[in-house]
Amino acid sequence: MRRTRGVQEGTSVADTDGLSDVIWMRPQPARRTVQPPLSRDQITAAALAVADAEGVGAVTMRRIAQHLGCGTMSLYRHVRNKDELLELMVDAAVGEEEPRTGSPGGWQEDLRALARAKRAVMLRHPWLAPLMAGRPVLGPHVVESIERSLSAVDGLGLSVDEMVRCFNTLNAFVNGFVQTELEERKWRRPVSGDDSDAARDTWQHRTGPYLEHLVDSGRYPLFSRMVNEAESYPDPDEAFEWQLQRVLDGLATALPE
Amino acid sequence: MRRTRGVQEGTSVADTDGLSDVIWMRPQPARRTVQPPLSRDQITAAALAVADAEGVGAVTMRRIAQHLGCGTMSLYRHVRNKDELLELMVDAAVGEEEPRTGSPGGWQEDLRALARAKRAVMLRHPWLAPLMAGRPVLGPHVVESIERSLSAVDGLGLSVDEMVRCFNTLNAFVNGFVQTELEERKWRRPVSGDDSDAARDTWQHRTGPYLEHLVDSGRYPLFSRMVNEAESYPDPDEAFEWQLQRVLDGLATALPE
DNA sequence: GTACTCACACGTACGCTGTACGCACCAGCG
DNA sequence: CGCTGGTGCGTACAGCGTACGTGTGAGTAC
Repeated sequence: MRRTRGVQEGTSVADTDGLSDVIWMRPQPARRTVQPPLSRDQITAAALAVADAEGVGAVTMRRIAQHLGCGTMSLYRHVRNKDELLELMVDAAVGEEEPRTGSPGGWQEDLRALARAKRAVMLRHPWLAPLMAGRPVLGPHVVESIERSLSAVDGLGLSVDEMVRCFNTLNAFVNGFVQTELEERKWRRPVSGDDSDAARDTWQHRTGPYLEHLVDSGRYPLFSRMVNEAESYPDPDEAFEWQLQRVLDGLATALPE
Repeated sequence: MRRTRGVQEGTSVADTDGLSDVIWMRPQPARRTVQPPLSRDQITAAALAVADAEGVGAVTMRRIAQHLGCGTMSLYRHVRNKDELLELMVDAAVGEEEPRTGSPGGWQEDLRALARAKRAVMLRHPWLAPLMAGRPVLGPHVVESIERSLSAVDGLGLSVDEMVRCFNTLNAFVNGFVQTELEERKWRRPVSGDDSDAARDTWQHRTGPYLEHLVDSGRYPLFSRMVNEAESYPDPDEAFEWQLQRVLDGLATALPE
């Protein structure tokens, strides 16, 4: 995947014996061949691939350029700065949502499907939720997603403000839920390399004594019960569905039908 | 506030004429006087102050050390790394919550008070929500907060798992809501310096044409209505209360009484 | 064919970050 | 007095985002 964009070294004009490189004491400037021109989409795709494979911490202008086989600064022809690239990543990821709406179940089933789709994408790209937090993104895919959500509660006689509130409620819940879910997952599995040896040491074992200390202090009885009885971790899907249903129930109290 | 920790320059042994500094061509090593010893709490407080005053982006080991009047690397005696410091900041901020629970309104009023307290803290420290996202923090104050939330739904005959689910639902909503609220606030006001000139240019004016383009495309009718009719922005407090009530209603469908 | 122009790729360099390492110093103790 | 362990902190380094300027190739006008 690397160096596929055809930047090869040396051999410019009149280099018949390969000595010119040595004489000039430094590598020739890379031959400027006809590059398959860079595009914003390519860059975004590369950033997405790097983030998925090595975590969002590995998303570096240099790393992405290397992934594309181009110079670091070439990226800046197509992207204002790194922050814009991150926004593009968010929008691209949101574009992967595959909601199955329009079912005969009415607005509840539609909102449920949208929530599930959102969660699925955020779980597939664990970096998405943190990136969205505190970054107002309004890319086309995000707008499309908003439009879908709004249309799920359209035609119920609600004002736009009310529709937006419903959307915001559900949205806030899904974002918050998945964030917590990802946090929990992070200290169950260690980082991303899943060495079962290093896995143990990362959190459960490191935090174990501290947790025991908190429990033994007796000042947090309910927290302690939570820690002790949550030994066999509950199914996150089930938890999501239950909590999602509560939110939908809550919306139902303010919606007709 | 700077240089108060008493590290003064020069004047070590036998420096009667002030020339030794010049002769040695570089500043004397700072006099090692009896320092009021650094503590984790001091460091955390300094980091909090810097984050509040200049944004989380200004939270730098060097910047904090400067704020404390100590050397950068001194911090590492008390803090494993920057990430641990951020965790300490989160825990300290959560410790500022001032919930008024135990009111006669039952679990609904208690949960409402907890949610309001949480939101208040996150609004007071705009960096808190982003920092919490994707970072499992289990400091004493956080545990205390969890304990409070759990105790609000204690004694209703719920299993621990059910209690945790209720807590998680509310928590997810509050976190998600405040994050969106902060994002919106971010592109209404520009950054933090509130120059009314620069303020206009930052988002509303920069994104204006783009928004118009989206609206004019006609592909997002509901989104367009949202943009157009939300001219006079709604009261976020009111929105929070309404949405919070929906979530509480939803929980009520699964809780007795 | 030649000369000019322009878009774009990219090398270099700078200021900043987190932090590993090791030295300098001080309190307490023999 | 000498030793020792804890701690402050200066130096150094790798890596970051990115401003700036330079060089190349394609396209166009003549």
